[in-house]
Amino acid sequence: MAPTLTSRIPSISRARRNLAFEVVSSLRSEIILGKLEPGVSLSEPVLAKKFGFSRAPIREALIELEREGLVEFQATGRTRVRLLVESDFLEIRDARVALESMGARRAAARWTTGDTAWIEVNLEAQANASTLAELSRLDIDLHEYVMLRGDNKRVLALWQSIRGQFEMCLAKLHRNQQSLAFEPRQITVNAHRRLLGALASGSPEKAAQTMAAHIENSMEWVPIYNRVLEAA
Amino acid sequence: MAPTLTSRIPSISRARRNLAFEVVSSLRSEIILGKLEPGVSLSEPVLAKKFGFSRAPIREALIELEREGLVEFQATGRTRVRLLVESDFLEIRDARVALESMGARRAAARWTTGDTAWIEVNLEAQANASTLAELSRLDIDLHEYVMLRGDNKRVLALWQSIRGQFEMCLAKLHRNQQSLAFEPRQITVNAHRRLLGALASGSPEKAAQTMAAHIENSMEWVPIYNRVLEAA
DNA sequence: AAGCCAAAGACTGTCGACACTTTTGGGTCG
DNA sequence: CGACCCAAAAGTGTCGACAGTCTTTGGCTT
Repeated sequence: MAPTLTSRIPSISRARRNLAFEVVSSLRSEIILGKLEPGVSLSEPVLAKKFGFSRAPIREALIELEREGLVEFQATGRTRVRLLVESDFLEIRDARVALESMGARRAAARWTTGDTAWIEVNLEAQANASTLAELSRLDIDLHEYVMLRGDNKRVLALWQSIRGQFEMCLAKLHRNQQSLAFEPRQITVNAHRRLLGALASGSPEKAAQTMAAHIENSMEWVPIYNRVLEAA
Repeated sequence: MAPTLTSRIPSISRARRNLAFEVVSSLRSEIILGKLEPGVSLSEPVLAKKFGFSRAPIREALIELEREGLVEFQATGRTRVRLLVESDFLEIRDARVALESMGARRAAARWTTGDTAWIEVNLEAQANASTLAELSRLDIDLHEYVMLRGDNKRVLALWQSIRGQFEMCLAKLHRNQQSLAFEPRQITVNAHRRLLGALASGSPEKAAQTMAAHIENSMEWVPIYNRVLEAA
């Protein structure tokens, strides 16, 4: 049984549970999963008809998605699904390193045996994951758990605001994964076990450095893989 | 002559130059400068009358200000100017450490003599600053310059999204600064000169660590000062 | 005089409409 | 056949309106 986290709560709707919240949730997952391909135009009237709402909540939702980096506003005002290229992956990687190192540093200072137990359950599920999608969901859950335990609402919110872009990148890679043969489960579990050791070591500095190295390692293949994609 | 930076461009309006942009700019500075006190209710109809616009651009502006942490949405849907307390300062400090360490790390890897010259001009202006407001504007300009030179749009955007909260904190402290007697100009300039040395040293790691230490030092007095304020 | 309830006022969430701008598609001309 | 131009279609930015809900005020009761 995989542990579950509190569901994602975009900051726009932390207090406002309006129709925009529903639109954001729906469009976000469609974009991440590639059902809406990069470059596709998102017109407000069309989306309004699709969801059965007026343009107002749609408009708010698009602003939130732009904030999350999943769509981009063009100079003309039109909105398109964003295309992430290699330089974007590298930017996202460094942003993650910055935020998650701090998250791990703070989490390590507050770490309990209960936290270790939570991670152990997650790693058990990772070891038994049957699909790449499931594995990466557990991976992200683990990282979010560390950020939550970091107990800094701002750092957490910043991380959540780029999380979608990272998920979009992961999902895109998974969709073309057939050609690459490697065993990600054991690699991922081993890396996370080292991370757990650092978090539970009582040394915030060690936890921060281990997290930074883990993210850099885990995203090291991205540029290589991206070049393969572009060549194809 | 103090060097100037490209003006602030909130991400909501990176492409959209609408009325909301104007409202955000105006309200942001009013909140930061304390003309709108924490806790004050911001009703859309009242603001619409004040600016002479309809509620639509006002509403977008409030969403952006919430994103920047300057206002907060309540459970009822009302919007109030946010009150920052000591725990907020500490959160902002750690968020800055995370983002600016990364910014400095990347900037150091790209540092040129032209960058050093830019900083020197800024420091000269800092040394001659006649008001605390001017000093802190130059301070923030310097930090933004490093973030710009870090050349990572995402890290920069994340930093800009919490910048307003930091400015709000600074301005509030300055307004009550009369009671504290110390010479901030020389302290600030000296600290930044050490930072410059690290940035120009060619060692990204050293730059990152120096930036982290600088931010922690420069915000060390915040909790103490805050307690003084609360006791008064 | 203090407390409580009801009515009035105010605010949010949402909607449809309109003007202006951009895009598109067809037709014309070189 | 391709480049160009113009009209129609579509989209954004903005506005005013309305229903439902929360807040405040004013009067009434104890």
